[in-house]
Amino acid sequence: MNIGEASRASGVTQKMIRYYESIGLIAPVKRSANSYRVYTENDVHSLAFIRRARALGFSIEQIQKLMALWHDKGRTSAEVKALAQTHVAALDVKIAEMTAMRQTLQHLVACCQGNDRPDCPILDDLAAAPDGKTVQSATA
Amino acid sequence: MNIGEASRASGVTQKMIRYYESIGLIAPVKRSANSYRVYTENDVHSLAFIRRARALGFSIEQIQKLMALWHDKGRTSAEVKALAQTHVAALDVKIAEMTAMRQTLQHLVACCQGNDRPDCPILDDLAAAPDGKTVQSATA
DNA sequence: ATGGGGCTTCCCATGATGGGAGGGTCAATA
DNA sequence: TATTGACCCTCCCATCATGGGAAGCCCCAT
Repeated sequence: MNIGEASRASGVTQKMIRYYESIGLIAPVKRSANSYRVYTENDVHSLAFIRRARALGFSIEQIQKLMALWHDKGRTSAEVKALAQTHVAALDVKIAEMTAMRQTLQHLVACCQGNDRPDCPILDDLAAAPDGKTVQSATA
Repeated sequence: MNIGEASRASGVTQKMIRYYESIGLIAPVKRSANSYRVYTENDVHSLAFIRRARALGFSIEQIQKLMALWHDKGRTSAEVKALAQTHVAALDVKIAEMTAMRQTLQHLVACCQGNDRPDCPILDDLAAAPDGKTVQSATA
């Protein structure tokens, strides 16, 4: 099948398919006489694998490792699990960062009257003297 | 003061200070005879404002608006609050996305034996038949 | 005058993705 | 058969905020 059909079947855009090929995430597929890329069901399967891994937030680099493990019959599930756990930990860090931001900001929002007057604790905090602690706590 | 001192005083890297100037987030500062940038306490204050806003996850574009409001004596706190609330909502969306990823992945991790055998529910899920629902639920 | 540190500009890279131009190909239809 | 519309190709550029580094000027202290 051509790239359009492979895209529809896998849920990966044509742009992405070509990109994945260019960076070596997937091997270059065969070309027909007109130089069109030709995909097999197997290729579509791999693309869908990538799409699902991306949906879980894995980076391309991690997906490269996941696919290697996937194709490695001699793999151990411990290897896969370790990779996944690393990613869970990274997600935890990011979630914690964003949650801290959200909390700090939400607190400021709650303190803000939101009326026609210019007084605003949000701006006050952002413009705070160097010793202010509110925002720093969100970053630390 | 020169850019190095301004950087130390504001907590914004020299690279970033020049970048902020280049994109118009801050106005170009005066130059000394040797074409060195010269900063005032006021400039440092603005840079620290930007740093704090970035630490709360505001985009450059949003910070541009925040600074305009900051300098606008005729602003209403309602405007600032609205901007902040928009950002809180965006954070909520991202946190929810990542939390969903984390949960799906953590579930798979918990199902994985993590031993010397190759059987792995994590890979099984990623390679799932097109009707599989696990990952889709993390994206939806 | 020499060395080291600070400043300048300019270019490139990141990660994953989208947009678009410019051009070739194919299949169906008028 | 000629045209049209859908498909495909490659190549370049843009995003967003940031870092790295090169090449070169400037200043101060030794």
